Amino acid sequence: MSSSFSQSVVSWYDLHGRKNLPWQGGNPYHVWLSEIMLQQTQVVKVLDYFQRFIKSIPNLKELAAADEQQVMALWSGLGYYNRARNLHRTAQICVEQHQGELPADLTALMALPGIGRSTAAAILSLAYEQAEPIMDGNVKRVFARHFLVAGEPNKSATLKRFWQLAEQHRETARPAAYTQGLMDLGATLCTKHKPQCDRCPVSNSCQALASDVVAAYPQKKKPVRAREVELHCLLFERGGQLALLQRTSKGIWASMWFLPTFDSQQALSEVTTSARKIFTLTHRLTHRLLQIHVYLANDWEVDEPVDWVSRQQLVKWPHPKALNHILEQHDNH
DNA sequence: AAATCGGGGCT
DNA sequence: AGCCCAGATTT
Repeated sequence: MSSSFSQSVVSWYDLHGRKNLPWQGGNPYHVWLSEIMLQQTQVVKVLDYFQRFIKSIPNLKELAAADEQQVMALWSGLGYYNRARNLHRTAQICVEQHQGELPADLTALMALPGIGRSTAAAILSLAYEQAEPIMDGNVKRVFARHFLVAGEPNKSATLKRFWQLAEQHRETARPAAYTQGLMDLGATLCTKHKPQCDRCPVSNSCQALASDVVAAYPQKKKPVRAREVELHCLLFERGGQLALLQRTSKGIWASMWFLPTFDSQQALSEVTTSARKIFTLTHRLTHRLLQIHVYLANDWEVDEPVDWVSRQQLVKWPHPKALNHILEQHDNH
């Protein structure tokens, strides 16, 4: 039984929702890939990456068989690189355990790496028309206002309340239209700034609007101080080619190619005697403020596998944006 | 329950 | 300079 809230959202979606996003159409592979790319990443940013990805790797079985480096390269610049590794692993698990398909089951989906409850529900509702509720930033904002949910959105108590409300307002008749409509509502009308309540299909039952406190919901999360980290990087070129090392599978820039990096200048001095600092640049990540000290050297005692890469080849070596920034800075010197 | 994982676009 | 974004995972 669907609620009147959900039915109003569906009716609004039919008139005003987004229907031309490239991952719409119910293809489970497309839905899944887009959901992973869209985790903490804006739609406009994802559009190009999505098109490039499905053009290069058009289905789940080809993804399972693809080279991890190719997958990582297609992800270069999107951030949160563990998403790409998990995507690849999940494709392989689906081939081994689920007949090459994404399972149409909440528990089975959530058991796959990189798929939590919300992404699993998005796949189930958008691709398989199952009435599973999602819970992303848009939905949290709509719910916080409409149902007057206080507390910081990502606190466990607040999250629990959001999910409870979501379960109470499932849409059984048209799950895909409801899921998409709820997100579209948050993205186009129930926006953070200047929400257009006069056009909202559920404004008559919105508790925040009734109390004229829409702007105060959802509650702001307290800002977290980014910790400062110093990195000492070696810019080592030989015959027009740059030395790159692959980073570990954990931590910042997981599995990406980057300059040889050391925790201290002393550690750097143990592999080269000629290192000379040429500049320092700051690079901001969400929870880190990186001070990247860049050095040039004539000698280098290498004890790890190095790839020598020309500037033209660099696009094929999955690397974070920070590497581009360093090279631009170097060119300007 | 809190910390950890990027990067960009907006104000 | 914050703030936020179609969150998941680890500690």
